[in-house]
Amino acid sequence: MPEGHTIHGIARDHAKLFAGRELAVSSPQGRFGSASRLDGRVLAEVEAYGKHLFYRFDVPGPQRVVHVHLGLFGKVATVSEPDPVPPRPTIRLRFVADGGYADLYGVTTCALVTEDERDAVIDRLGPDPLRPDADPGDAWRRVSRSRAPIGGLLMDQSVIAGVGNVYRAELLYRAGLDPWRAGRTLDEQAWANLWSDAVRLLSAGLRTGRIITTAPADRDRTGGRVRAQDAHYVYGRTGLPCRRCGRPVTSAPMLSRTVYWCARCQR
DNA sequence: AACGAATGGGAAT
DNA sequence: TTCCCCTTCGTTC
Repeated sequence: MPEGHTIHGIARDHAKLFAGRELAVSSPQGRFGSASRLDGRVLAEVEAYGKHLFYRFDVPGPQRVVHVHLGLFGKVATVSEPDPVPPRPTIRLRFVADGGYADLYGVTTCALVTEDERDAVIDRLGPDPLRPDADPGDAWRRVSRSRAPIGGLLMDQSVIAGVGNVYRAELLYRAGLDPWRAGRTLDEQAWANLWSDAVRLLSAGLRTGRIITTAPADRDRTGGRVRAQDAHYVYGRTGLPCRRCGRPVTSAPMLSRTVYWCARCQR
C-alpha cells in the first residue's frame, strides 16, 4: 500500500477526522512510549511529505510532532465510526475521536519529535510530486549528474519523494525508458515528462485510492471497475506478455528490490 | 507449523 | 553490498 499517494490520502482523511479535536491516544502494543503525553490533547494538523506523515499536537515542550513512516509492511486502518473495536495487540498507535478512530501497525517509524527533527527529515527528501510547492529542477540536478540507473534514482527519496516500486516500474514503462539507463544519459525533456507523469499518476492514485497506470486503450474496458490484473503495464507481471508488443515482461533485482520492464518497449 | 513475499529504509560491513 | 526491523497473508509441508 504505502507509496506517496497512500500517505497523502491518510493525511487528508485524518485531518478531516481528527484535526482540531481532542484525541485519546494509546499504544496497545506499548512500543510508542509517548502516547500518554499526547492523550487528551488537541491534534492541530496533519501533514504528508513523500512517504512521511507528521501529526502536530498542541502540547507544551519542544516535542510535539508525531513522525510516522509506514515502511514496507506498515498499515493504517481508519474507521469513521465512534465505537472502536478492541485493538489487536500489535497496534503501535491508536487515535480515537468522537467521529472515528485510526490504528497504526507494522510501521517502521513512530516517534514523538521536535520541529527541528521534522524539518531535518524533510530536508533529506527530494521534491514530492503531490505537493504544489515541489520543484522538479532540484531532482533534475541530481538525475543529470548521476551514473546510477534511473530505476534506482526514482526510488531514491532524496531525489524524488513518494515514488515506490509500483510507480517506478510504471513510470519508466510509460516513458519508454530502460530502468538500467544512467540518469545522466537522460535529457531534460525526458525528465520533465517523467516528472509530469509522476504528478499525473500519483494524483490519480490519491483520488481513486488505487494505482492504475494503464491507458484505457491498453486494457479490457468491459465493466466499470478496472480489474486488478489490468491496472499495470509491467509491475508484478514477470513472464506475462507486454500489453503493447507481446514480449514477456522481464524482472530483476535492483538494489534489493524487484524492477519490472519490457526489454523491447523500454530502451 | 514453517516459510516466503510484500507498494521501505537505515545501519552495519 | 548485506543485514535487520516492522506485520500480515497465502502457500507448502
